[in-house]
Amino acid sequence: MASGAHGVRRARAAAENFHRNIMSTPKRNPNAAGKAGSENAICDAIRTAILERRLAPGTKLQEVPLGAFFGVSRTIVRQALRRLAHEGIVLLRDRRVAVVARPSTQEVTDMFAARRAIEAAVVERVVARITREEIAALRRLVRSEEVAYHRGERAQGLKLSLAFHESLGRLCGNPVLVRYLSEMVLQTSLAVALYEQPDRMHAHADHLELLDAIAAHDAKRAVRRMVLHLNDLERDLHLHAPPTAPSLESIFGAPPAP
Amino acid sequence: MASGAHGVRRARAAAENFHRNIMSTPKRNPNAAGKAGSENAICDAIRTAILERRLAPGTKLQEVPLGAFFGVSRTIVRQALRRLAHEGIVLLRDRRVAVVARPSTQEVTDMFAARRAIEAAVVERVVARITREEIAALRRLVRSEEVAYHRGERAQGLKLSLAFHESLGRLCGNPVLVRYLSEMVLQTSLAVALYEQPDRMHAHADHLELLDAIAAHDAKRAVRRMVLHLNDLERDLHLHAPPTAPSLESIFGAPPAP
DNA sequence: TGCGCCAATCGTGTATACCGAAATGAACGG
DNA sequence: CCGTTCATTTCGGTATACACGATTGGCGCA
Repeated sequence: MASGAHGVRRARAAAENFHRNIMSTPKRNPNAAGKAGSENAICDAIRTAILERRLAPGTKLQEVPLGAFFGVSRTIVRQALRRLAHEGIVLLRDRRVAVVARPSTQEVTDMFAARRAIEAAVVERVVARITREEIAALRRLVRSEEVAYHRGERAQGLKLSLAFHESLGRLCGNPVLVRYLSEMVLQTSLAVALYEQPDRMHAHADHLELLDAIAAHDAKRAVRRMVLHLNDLERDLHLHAPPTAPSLESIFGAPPAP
Repeated sequence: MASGAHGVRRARAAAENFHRNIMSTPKRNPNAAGKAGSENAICDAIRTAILERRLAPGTKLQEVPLGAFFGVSRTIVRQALRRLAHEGIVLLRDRRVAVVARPSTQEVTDMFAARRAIEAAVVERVVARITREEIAALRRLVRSEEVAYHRGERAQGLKLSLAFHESLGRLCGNPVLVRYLSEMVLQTSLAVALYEQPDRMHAHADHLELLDAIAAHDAKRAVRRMVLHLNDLERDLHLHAPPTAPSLESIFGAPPAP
């Protein structure tokens, strides 16, 4: 009995831990959702936590603590983790704890190649069907992205940058492409989290040029801009050799003098 | 007790049913796999059953009978069904039995559009990296496809046709594109099952022309061939108005005179 | 006879129990 | 003092139990 109570207490503690990592910024009280759709809630929470860089690649995602935090059993958590694994942002090793995916340089390269293909198709369709109002909305989006970057709000800027790509996806009018694009954007942000250079924030400039090409209904140029933009993104990562190391000092900074 | 035994007997009967539908042609004795990887076994079985047209769109996929057949519990079946649902070939309605997906005409249209984008990218990369031996292998594949069609073995021809596209995917060397392409090929075959015209089998001709363009390392022409090929495939479906009806007479033929 | 209501049944959603593997920590030996 | 090994404990894999909604068949009423 004592051991059982102890187990519960530990689960609670781990739950608090997740509280800091996952559910801080969005709305509170996750278990208010109760039962229905709690799997979606977990998926969304983890996805946005990854997007907003609160969940780093390699972070362990244990079923019991997650379940304790969200007020559901392991069953639901397990389903959520499997879904995320299929989306490529969670790694499910056999008999071992699930972790946030840590894509290899090869996978990142392949990812970007696929993204170029998809986004080129998306842009092409967007150019053909976009309206003035939608162009204006996109321009506003890029503008606020620029503002965020100039204010030094890197996280917000990154978020808006991803929102730009997602918006383009939605404007192409093809749900299939949207789904694939969303998955790839998420995985790309994992790659950025793993391999990014310290300061690099000229995405909004690329976005503006791309948007100009779209506004001019110049499909060729828009596609070229998009491909170049993604090339830049990929080139600005340092895809060298952090293959397995969790980069311990990247977490705690330089080790203290002994 | 009697009711329990009865339930078991019914499950067995349903399992026999699935036996006919799913596991007839490939290797026998599915539960010989025992435990490990049985989820993959179920997924593969359902996937190939769909590819080979033994599982029609709309077919009910009940957890208990499937589990009884494969010798696992509902848990595993459930995981498999969820995976297949994510791949878009199984429809999971809330609180209701899962069924083989039955894509709407709109979904099929979007699907083909996405496939054109992906396969165009695939072909482009294949042209850049394919070797003579690989070209020869593809040629052999198309040849046997042609043979199958001329012999009237429609199922075999269709299978080889899909194998052709899958092979192209693998030759492009990008696992991400391969995964997406595989999913789309599967979904496309669902669309074909739903909307195909009685006799239409000139795919191998398209494939030969495409292969010629690839062998000539003419990327532009190869991509154009591929897009045209997919356009033909899509145009040859009758995407008219079988939106919800299970097309009762398409199963039993014309209704008998009363 | 036809239509709608009710009950028995079926099938899924979720939680939990049990098992075995993996990680952890301690004790032992070099 | 460090490395190895064994026991404990944790944690994921699977099966099962329980509950609720959906479906279906029968029954009664019009």
